[in-house]
Amino acid sequence: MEKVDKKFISKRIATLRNAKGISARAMSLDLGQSSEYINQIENGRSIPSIEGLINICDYFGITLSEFFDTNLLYPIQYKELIKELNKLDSLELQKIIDIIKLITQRHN
Amino acid sequence: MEKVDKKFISKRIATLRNAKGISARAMSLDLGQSSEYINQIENGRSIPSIEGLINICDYFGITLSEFFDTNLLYPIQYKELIKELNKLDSLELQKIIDIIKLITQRHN
DNA sequence: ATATTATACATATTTATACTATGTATTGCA
DNA sequence: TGCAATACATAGTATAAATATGTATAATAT
Repeated sequence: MEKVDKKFISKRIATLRNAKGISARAMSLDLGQSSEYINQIENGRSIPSIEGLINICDYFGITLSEFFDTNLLYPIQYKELIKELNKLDSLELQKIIDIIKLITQRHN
Repeated sequence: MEKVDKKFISKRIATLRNAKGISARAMSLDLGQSSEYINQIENGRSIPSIEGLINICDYFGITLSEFFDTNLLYPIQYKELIKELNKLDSLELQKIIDIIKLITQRHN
């Protein structure tokens, strides 16, 4: 997993903006910020605050998790399953994992 | 899309710390910060900087993407689980999902 | 050739807040 | 009783988030 640093953040935002096909000036107007600050961020001379990054992610229609997700963490089809698993406490979850391990043993 | 706000960040960190079974004081010493500041963050009176949050995520052994992923409340266990699930064929996977749904029914 | 548009960077300033320090209060526990 | 842990209030400092301005350059377009 790639380490998230200043460079990652700046490149990610520049990529998102270019993909949207919008100028830094237009983006800055939409966000109510100076275009120079957008420039500073995209060139790694400033790091936005978390609240600032939330606004930026909202602007691009992605979550913070997606912003920082370099790889695909888990297959999309497991999302509903994970939603169910969130209802379990950690002890129950561990039992589920143990059950599945019993099933998958023969697959090795 | 769930909104990530100050409250999410504070609760997430408190949950991670409690899961690790460590005091705010001990955590603050490990991170080289004041315990009062940890308290402020966990009670929503302060928001860490992105660099500060990177340190916190490193401390708990998770990525920023995992930190903000509302579907992954127990990232470590889920990673293990998904690794096992990938060994199953679709029929077996469906049976597992049915079992989990039976268990989670009473949680509603 | 020259406006215009977009990016880039330097420098300087303002403003906000991340983070610390200290004191007090409460709870649970040995 | 005393300690360990959390919680909050207040006040302060130091850092950096964010702005402002000016200059430079390259790419279009006029």
